[in-house]
Amino acid sequence: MQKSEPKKKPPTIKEVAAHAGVSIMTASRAVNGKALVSAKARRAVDLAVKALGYVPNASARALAGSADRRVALLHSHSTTSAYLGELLLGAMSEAPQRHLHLVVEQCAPGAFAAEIVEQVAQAHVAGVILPPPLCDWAELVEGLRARDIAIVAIATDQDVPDMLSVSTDDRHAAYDLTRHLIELGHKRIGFIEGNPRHRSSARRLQGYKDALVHHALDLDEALIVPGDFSYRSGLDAAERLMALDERPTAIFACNDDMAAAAITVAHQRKVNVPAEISICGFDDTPLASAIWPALTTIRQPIRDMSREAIGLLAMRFRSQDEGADGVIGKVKLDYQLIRRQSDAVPARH
Amino acid sequence: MQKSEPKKKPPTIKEVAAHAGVSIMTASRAVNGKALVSAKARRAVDLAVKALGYVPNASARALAGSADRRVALLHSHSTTSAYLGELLLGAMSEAPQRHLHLVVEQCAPGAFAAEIVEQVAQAHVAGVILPPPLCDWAELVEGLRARDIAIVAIATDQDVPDMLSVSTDDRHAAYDLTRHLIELGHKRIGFIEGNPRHRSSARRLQGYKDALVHHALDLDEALIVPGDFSYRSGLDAAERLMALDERPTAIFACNDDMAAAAITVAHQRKVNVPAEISICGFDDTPLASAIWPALTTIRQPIRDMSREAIGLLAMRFRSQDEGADGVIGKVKLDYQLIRRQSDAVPARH
DNA sequence: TTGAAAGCGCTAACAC
DNA sequence: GTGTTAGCGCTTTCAA
Repeated sequence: MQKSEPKKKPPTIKEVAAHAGVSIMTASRAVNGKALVSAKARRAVDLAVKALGYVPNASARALAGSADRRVALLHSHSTTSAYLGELLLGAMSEAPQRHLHLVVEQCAPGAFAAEIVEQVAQAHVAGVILPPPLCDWAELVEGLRARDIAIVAIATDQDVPDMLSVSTDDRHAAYDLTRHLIELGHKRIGFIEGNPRHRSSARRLQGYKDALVHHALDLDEALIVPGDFSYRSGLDAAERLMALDERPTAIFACNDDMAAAAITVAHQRKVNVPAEISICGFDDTPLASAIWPALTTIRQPIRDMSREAIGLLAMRFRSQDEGADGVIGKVKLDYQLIRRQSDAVPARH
Repeated sequence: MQKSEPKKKPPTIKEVAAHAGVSIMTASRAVNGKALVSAKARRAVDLAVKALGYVPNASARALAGSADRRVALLHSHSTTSAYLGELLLGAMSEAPQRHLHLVVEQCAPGAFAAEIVEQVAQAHVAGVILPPPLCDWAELVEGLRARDIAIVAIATDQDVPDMLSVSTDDRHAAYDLTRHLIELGHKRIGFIEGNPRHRSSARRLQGYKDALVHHALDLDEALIVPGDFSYRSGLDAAERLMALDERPTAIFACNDDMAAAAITVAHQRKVNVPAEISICGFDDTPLASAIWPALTTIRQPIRDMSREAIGLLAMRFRSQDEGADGVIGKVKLDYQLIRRQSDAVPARH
């Protein structure tokens, strides 16, 4: 309403303290939820904070307590923006609360691991979040470790000493999805593999195989065809599957893009999805719900994963500060089977 | 290599000054590229910076020169993560250089404009970046303005006083794409509209119409069908278009999702794309290159747009600080016509 | 052209 | 429990 005031600086802790009638230190302690503050003082400060709309100045806080550090979300050119966006959102929401400053670094395409390590080190980063496939790049991980930079890997099953990780159980998710199809009545289920460079690919295949075996179904190698996560590769893979003498009644593609490709192939061959063939994906990317029929798929809580990653880094730093070295942490988050319209009971023949 | 040292604090400007044999101030000035530093001193400092691997401490810098402010990237639930991811990447890369601190705020779904304004104000944000459709929400924009919060709208043509904006020329891009089809030989071009709440939708339609008129082609209203940017709506719209007595030889969908839907419909009807019908999209989302045939579409430089947005905010703040009020800025970025496999010369009949 | 001094807002140490 | 004293690393005065 009143536009006269040229600047209204945000309130400082000093003003909060004055407003609450306590010393600056008490205000600081109260704001940070530390112990050793009387209930009365705490209440007064809380009130003052509300009244003034006080928000701590992150820079000052960072500068004063040496507790703050920079952490980087490192990504390669191959990380899709949707995936990256989710990671960013999660990390950005968590970082300030953990007193961490988040920066984003992109690996130059074709760069050597050593160069990337150098770049990260130059940026005075204390920890990095490594989404796939970076987290499976041994030289990079090793280089970072040598520099004493904390690492948290997203969605890997690698067990590197000191490396933190956040993941979902890919194998188990694939197992569940396969079991879902088996319970629907499918007996011949095609599998389209992902890029062999991503270890998740192998884990998903393992889950698929386990489910088949546990349900006493044949494990026909002809039903397992290669792919590389791209739509294009899915097209070829689906063609191979559909051309089989005994066509599968369901296809489990290692990601949504390839599942979408399989649906396209089915359309072209006038095979109705899901009435004549069920097709499932993995990842629940926007594509999964964009196409028709919408894909039954597995959702991974990407945003939560990066949130957790920040949490792990914060914990690691805290334990380092306290001298307790080498606390390891691996957290597994729950996935979700999202059932949409691309799967059904197999047609009788 | 040597893991013995528990902590190696980054060098400070003090050390740089000492190394260069100058005072702290001279070092500071040199590092910041200010005038009034002798060439000799500057060289010495540069050397010291290189030698020590000095990187300015952002927190200290922000704290000292009160020049830093918080800016928020506001997004609604309807912003897709891919779009948001691109926006974030651009903004995050530019913000530190402009001495701005970026935060992300999500509008609670169904919240009133006043509530959102309140939320933003509480966060002591000096400026906001408003992607569509938020930038076209009059009450929100008005509320923010009343609070004296700088606004930069992404991809809008609204001309609100004081509001900064970064956009591409939607109308012109649509014109170009339509012209492209016309030059290929198409005379009956269907158009699938976008969500009427997004003003870009109307701008694209205008470009389509203009191109038709300028090339002396009939403007058949039956060829313009409604949609809302969703794949689902694209399915319906494409059905209507394909069911027309005189079927169009090309379809221009207002975004990629709907274009993908049109391709699916064409497949179902056994109409070959692009041999029998050309289908173009808009936005160049990942979907555009994920499907087959890959879409000919328009790419907007989203990452650059948010980078520019940050730049505009920084400029606005600077001019405010200098007392020069009301500097307006609207930047237009270039779009790109991405030609892939979904368009071709029309079949003769 | 350069430098010394004085903080920016906050929190670790210590006292009380 | 609370308050006091020092800084964190940097940039803004202002004086030399």
